[in-house]
Amino acid sequence: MGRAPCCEKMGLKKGPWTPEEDRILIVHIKKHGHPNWRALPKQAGLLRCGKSCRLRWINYLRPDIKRGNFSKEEEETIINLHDMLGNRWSAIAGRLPGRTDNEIKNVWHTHLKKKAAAVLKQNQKANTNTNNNNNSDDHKQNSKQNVDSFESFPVIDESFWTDTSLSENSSNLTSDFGGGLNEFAIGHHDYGGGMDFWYNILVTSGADSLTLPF
DNA sequence: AATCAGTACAACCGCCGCCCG
DNA sequence: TCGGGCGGCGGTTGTACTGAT
Repeated sequence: MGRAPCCEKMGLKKGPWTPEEDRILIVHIKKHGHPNWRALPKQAGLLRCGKSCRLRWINYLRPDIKRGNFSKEEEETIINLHDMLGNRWSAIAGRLPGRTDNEIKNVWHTHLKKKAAAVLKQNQKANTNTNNNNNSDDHKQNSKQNVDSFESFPVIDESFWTDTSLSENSSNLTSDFGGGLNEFAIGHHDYGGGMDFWYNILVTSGADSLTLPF
């Protein structure tokens, strides 16, 4: 028997999300968490499949998403990690707080791939010049050291966003939208550049305040 | 000003592995 | 032990944007 389609196509919307859909999803997850993605759209009143909701939340709506260009350090990290791990985007994303696997995948395919290829070519050229015992093991070893050096990164795992953390952590934390919206931080989490988005959600929702789940 | 090519990125698709009944 | 449901993942596509001609 064939596998059931990921969602019933009948009547379910596809394509770009509207601000209103975003707002509904955010409000619902803030209130109820996401114990069951498949059931979520129905409960929230969204004409989307669960996968679409999950992707939208993970890749765009989660408040810990870091927006904006990748720094040089981040790009180097991605190149090193890709060298070590291959196309394991989620594993790479786990080492880059605030970045999603989708975002990393995109940035890799758009320009880092070329960059890495250029570096590789350069290295190969250098290697043929110096010839000898260079071996890829040395290279791997160096890469591994680079990777190991990121072990201390604060990795935000999925448990951070569980229902419990959402409901408990959000209960007494309300972000202050006064003042500059371009930079804000709570504890050690830096949300630079992301507040315009949350401000828009607040405005379009018509609410007086928006409590963020962190 | 119009057109085209390249780039960026959001979103979808289908497969895979884990978990639970 | 097995099969189905589900979430997660990587590959791919579609489209908006931007710069060059």
